[in-house]
Amino acid sequence: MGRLLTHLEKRILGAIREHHTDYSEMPTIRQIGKTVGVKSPGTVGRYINALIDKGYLERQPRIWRGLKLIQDEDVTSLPLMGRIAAGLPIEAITGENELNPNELLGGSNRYALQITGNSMVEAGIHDKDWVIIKIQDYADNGQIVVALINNTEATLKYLYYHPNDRIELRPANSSLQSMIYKADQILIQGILAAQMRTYL
Amino acid sequence: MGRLLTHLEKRILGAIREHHTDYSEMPTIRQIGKTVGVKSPGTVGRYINALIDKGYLERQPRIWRGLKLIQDEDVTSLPLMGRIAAGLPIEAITGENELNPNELLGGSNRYALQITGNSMVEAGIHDKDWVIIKIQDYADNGQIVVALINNTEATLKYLYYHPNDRIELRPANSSLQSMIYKADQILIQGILAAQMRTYL
DNA sequence: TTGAAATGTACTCCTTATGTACTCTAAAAT
DNA sequence: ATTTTAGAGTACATAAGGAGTACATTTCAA
Repeated sequence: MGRLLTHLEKRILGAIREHHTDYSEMPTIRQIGKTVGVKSPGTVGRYINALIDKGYLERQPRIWRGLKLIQDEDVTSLPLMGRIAAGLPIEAITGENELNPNELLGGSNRYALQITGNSMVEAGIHDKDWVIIKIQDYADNGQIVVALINNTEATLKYLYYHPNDRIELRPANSSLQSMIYKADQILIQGILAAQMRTYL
Repeated sequence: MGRLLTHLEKRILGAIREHHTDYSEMPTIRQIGKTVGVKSPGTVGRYINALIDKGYLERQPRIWRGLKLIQDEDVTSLPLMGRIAAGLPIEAITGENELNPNELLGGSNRYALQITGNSMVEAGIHDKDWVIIKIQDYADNGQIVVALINNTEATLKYLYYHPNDRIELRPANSSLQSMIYKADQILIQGILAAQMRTYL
């Protein structure tokens, strides 16, 4: 399982899954071809075979709509129930129905840090929270970045560019003050991609 | 691993990682060349070979988009770099060196909700944040719960027990007031297990 | 029950995209 | 002077994407 799929294989598998959830029955080969834009049933059949070989599908020979989805138990996704508000009922979310933390958090050029201190508390980033940092050496004005100061200190702050090659690192805590540096004192190590906190 | 990379090798590796996180598939050699500004596929291929030699990549011969980034075979876990604070260097974490979002967020009988409104903002739970709810019908004093009021309205609040079968649902927003209910008006649907927010 | 339409499946033939190995040039570093 | 890095360009085998046809079976309505 988990073998890699080509573009069309992914699209075909997606079309099958979508059809299955929408109509609670499997699509025919020609229906699949129509939704992915392939006119020849033979071509679709070839991709079905590839997906069967790779373990994503099973076939019930000769039965119409006889495909069976092998579901890789995706422990990594959570059912998405809806939105919740103060004093309002849960509103169902249409369209998506799953939240995949890995899509939001994961990626190969990312790493995690644990926050200590309260300098970003007014941005909702608290002591002991986790932050996911995307590695890159540039940032836009106003983004939250991991900045290395004078090659010695690393810190998580809002970044603002000022005239004359000045860079401001601004905390999100009204009891702390911004620091202004020369551009060559600051090295951007990454930008804030996500934040998370656990309670249990 | 860890051997020195040249400037272009770094850029190519970065481009591959970025493409992988953005599109959740590997780029083709010509796509890589386009993003780093190298016109010849052969040249890109030579750098790919160098990166493979130095242990940053693996190849599945002849397969399109068949490159593999090594060191993240477990896509679900993030490298854990350390702790970060205001004005202090990153402190290395000893012992653990990986953060697995699934262990923290996943698990059975959990689901996700998206927050609307600011009633819990002082607990660091902002509008549009995601929360992970663990399904259970009881809670301890002071926990944050999803409560169903009069079988009609669901809300996320601090829960406090009071004498005479009274239950307080307290927001984390000083401009809002607690509400007091009789115990039989409140049904606990779950407790807050985790919170997360994305920035990109 | 029966017959037409729909379907799965196996073929063949074709085009395009891609990985990869080459050669060649030139500037920079050692 | 030699090696390393950076780059262009070409060539070729093949993986991937696609069309079309044929035909035995399965469905399903008349």
